[in-house]
Amino acid sequence: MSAEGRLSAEELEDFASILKALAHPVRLMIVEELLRNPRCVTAIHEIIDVRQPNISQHLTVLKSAGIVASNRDGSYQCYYLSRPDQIKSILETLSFEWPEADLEETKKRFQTALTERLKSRQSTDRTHGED
Amino acid sequence: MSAEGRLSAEELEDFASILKALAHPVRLMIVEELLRNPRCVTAIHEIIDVRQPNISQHLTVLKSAGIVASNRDGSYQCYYLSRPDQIKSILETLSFEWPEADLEETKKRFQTALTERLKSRQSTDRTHGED
DNA sequence: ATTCCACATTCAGTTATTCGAATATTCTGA
DNA sequence: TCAGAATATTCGAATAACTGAATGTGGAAT
Repeated sequence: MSAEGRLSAEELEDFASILKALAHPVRLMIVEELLRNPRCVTAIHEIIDVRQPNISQHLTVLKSAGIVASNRDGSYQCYYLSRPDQIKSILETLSFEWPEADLEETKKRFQTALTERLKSRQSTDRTHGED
Repeated sequence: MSAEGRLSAEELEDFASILKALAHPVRLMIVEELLRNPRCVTAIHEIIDVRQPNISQHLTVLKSAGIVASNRDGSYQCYYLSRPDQIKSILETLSFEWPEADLEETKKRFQTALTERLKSRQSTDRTHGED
């Protein structure tokens, strides 16, 4: 849970499909909106300025990745996030820095670490060869 | 930073491209590996069992999304995560549940919330109309 | 210089995404 | 039952992503 053992093939596929479903500006907008409130398609449509069938298509993508779910509410189809906390966490994480900030520092830190490892245990735990 | 104002168009594009870059099983494996240690291409290649040019291609994708960076170390090209903490956080978040667990509960919770909102302020903050 | 090793790039074929347009489907209220 | 609103589906064209094969580049060591 912090040491992180290798992910299984299934997990990799799973994670990838979740990430892929999120990886679209319009779908991110939808998700962001659903984070505030469950919404029906028309409401989303009005907020987002993309044609309704397209919204539906994006919702389908999100739904089959398990990111959203929906239930009928009268003649409306109400969409909501299946796991709002996780989505929120991902968006918050993304919101941090990213833009080439102190990349230089990170670089130096790794460079140093690498050099030291190479010096101390040349062929034991090479960053280069097989482990 | 917790209330989350609307994301700008740029942010949406940015986030989407980061997510898209992560959204591939092989790239996730690479990232997972880099989370442990900086690695050169050959080392990754040996761990991951995908042809070397393909590894390079995936690394290029990750690099242009700003997820990894690299620096030369002798004749090796050493790759490392630009923002390991963020990547780690995303992977950990994904590791939680996802599999159709208590989706029913979430559904009911939202259903209730929705119904109440509809009852109390019919056209003020409709889930359906424009806000 | 030449050779070897690490890595990157290019090309081409295949498959997947994306989106508009048109068309269905489903529910509601008269 | 019919009209109309809400939502979904299907189709086709454009674009993008993915991968293997072949090849290119550049540093290191002899």
